[in-house]
Amino acid sequence: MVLTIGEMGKATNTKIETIRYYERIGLLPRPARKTNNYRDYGQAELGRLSFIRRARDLGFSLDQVRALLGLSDDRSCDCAGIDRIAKEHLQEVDRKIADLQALRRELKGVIDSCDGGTVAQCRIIDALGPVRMD
Amino acid sequence: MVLTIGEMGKATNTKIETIRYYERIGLLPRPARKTNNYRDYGQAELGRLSFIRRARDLGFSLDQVRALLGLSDDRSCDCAGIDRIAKEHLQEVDRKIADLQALRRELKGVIDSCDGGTVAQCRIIDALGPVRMD
DNA sequence: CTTGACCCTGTAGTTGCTACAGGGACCATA
DNA sequence: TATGGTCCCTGTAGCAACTACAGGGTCAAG
Repeated sequence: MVLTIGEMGKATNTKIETIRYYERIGLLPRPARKTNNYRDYGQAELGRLSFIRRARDLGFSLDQVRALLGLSDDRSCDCAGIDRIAKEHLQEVDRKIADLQALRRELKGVIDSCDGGTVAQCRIIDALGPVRMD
Repeated sequence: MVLTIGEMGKATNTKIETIRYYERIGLLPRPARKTNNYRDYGQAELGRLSFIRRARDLGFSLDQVRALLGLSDDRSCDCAGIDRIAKEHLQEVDRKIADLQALRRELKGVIDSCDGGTVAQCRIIDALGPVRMD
């Protein structure tokens, strides 16, 4: 035995039911079974599950996660398609990084003004405010 | 009139139904109504909605968004509470930035190897792989 | 005065989990 | 060897966060 479903869950902070759900919808492969019918996972599945969970945590939908996993799974070297998908996701990733950095600045501001005991006007909403169209 | 619900939706890439949903659960205030009963929004609501949408896109739950908005709404200067919440979110934001930067590197790698036409092994999964516990 | 694009209030459906219910497997120990 | 605790199994039903649609009113343009 390498990994039980419970160990997978602990390692990736995922509920057992969620892992079975990912299997049902085809995001995780059906694992080998032990003689007692328990699921039997290896390091590859652990990596895949970790990727899914962290990508989900970053706000990607399951369909987007499927596409990202496809980049990894695809052995056909359909470079045009892969390139397009990767570039779309790269754009989105860059946007998210910028948003998070803006949010980070504002959180820092809140924390610093709290430390100083000042009644600073909180501008946290402005960090992720609407795009100005002058 | 300042903004209709449809204009709010376009400006923040949000479905009209979703805006009404946020109002129903109390994330957005009940806006003023015009004589014809149409919702009538101002810049403040637009900013708030933009914040909600972008925070959601970054993987924060509605409850977390509520807490972040609370940092902005709170005029009580309960600095201890605000400080704690802000610090928790700052930690999470930093983790997400790190994950996105790792994912970014791997996407760049995929794109570059596609450009070069090489059949590079795709390690995109490894970017968000499990935490090593040697 | 009608046609199309908006808005209104419902309610029901979808996605992505999450929580049981009901049952079997395994293992320590009394 | 029996009994308790902790795992695992397959369902199915519920919850969060939307999303779509039905049935209807508003309004500017032609």
